[in-house]
Amino acid sequence: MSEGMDKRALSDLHVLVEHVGPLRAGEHVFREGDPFEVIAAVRAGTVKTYVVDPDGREHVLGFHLPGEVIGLNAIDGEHYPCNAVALDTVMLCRFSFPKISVLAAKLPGLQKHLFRLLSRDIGRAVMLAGDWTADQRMAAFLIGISRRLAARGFSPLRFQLTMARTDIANYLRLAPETVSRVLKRFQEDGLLQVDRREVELVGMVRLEALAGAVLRA
Amino acid sequence: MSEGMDKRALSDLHVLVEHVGPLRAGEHVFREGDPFEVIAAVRAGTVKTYVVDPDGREHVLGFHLPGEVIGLNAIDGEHYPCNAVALDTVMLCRFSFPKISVLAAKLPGLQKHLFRLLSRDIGRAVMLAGDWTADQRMAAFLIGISRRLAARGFSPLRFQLTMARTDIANYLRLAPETVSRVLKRFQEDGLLQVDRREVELVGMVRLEALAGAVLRA
DNA sequence: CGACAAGTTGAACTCTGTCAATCCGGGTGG
DNA sequence: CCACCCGGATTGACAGAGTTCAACTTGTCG
Repeated sequence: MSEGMDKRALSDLHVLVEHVGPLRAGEHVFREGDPFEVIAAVRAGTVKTYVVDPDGREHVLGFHLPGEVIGLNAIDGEHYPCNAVALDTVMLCRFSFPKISVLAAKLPGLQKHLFRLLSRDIGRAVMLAGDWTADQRMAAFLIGISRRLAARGFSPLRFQLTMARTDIANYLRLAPETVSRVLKRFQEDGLLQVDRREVELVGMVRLEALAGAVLRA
Repeated sequence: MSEGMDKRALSDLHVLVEHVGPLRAGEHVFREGDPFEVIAAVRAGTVKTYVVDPDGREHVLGFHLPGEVIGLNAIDGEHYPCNAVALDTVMLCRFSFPKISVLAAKLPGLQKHLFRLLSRDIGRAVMLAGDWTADQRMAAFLIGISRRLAARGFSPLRFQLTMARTDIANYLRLAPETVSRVLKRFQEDGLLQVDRREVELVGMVRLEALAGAVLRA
């Protein structure tokens, strides 16, 4: 495959991008059951994905930071398998999926990249599977966000928790009260400073030690 | 695609099957890191798959009964990602994976079947992800085995637990003591009879009610 | 018979969830 | 400008499920 072909394919890609936003907190990007047409990359803000089970309980699947892609888990179906909602002011790029997939067939690099994005989501599910303590879960959660922000050029030490405590609790499978208490204790132990939704990680070494087993699994 | 082609492909399949066994309890089918060459179908006995984490702790991934396939989760790599060991006397069929995958390209039915086998394993992981009680986990575990045995023509009501209590506990993320106590209580409550590794499910209705939420998830 | 591994039992303890009360900040409306 | 609300967050008291540790039993196999 020639260099030139890659370049032409990439310019094709550029054409089929649609910029969307800003979305306000609470607005949905897509809802469960919507026909699967596009995948979207978050450019700014945070998107929460979740499902509602038969008993009406919400289950948070994940949080998507700038630079991350949502909608990929619809890849094997005709409909989105979950809801995606903006947690704050969100900017998106939407990619027509049919066009992307045609392109992926021509561009092995893109294909590989899509698979990597998929497997990343799966890997994140591992954290929830293990029987980790509340401390380990919270530490892994914070370190995860920190690293993802760092990868996009944001400060890995000081950032906003854009999601509600109840969302964090739901995602980590803890009670909201436990989230509160763990954060408080982390602060008392000098692992971090927290004020409302603003956090500053102070004891990265100890935090990573706590999260270590979770992240390695 | 013609009928004739399917038939020829199936006869190809027959040629590349290699019967293996019997393996004794404790003998490995493959080990983590071994080059991925074959997938295997269990013909008789039980195979346990597991990994050993950096701290030396064993994690049981699953139990594979007659009629079930092992090695599929190596599909995206060059090496097996886990160990597989016989729990009792085991008979296997081994399939060369390179040959299988060539064949799968020709046979859409086979391709689809492989995907279904894969997604079944993923679905099973769901049970471990949720924060279910020990009772729910145990009930779901027993019902799961019962159904899988039934699908292969074995008795769904009376069967052997071929794995040790510690393996069950490890798999369900419980302490071995808890497994003992739950089984004892299930017996006292008339849900089952258990003697050593022999179980008889008596209260299927109530067992399924317990497992319901887990199995539906 | 004796030794060893697997399993069971009991008791204490720990973690986390639940419930209820309270706090806090941001809007709103008077 | 201030009093009032309201939802999210925090805090405390408590209970329950499950783990841990240690002792004990049982079965198996040499």
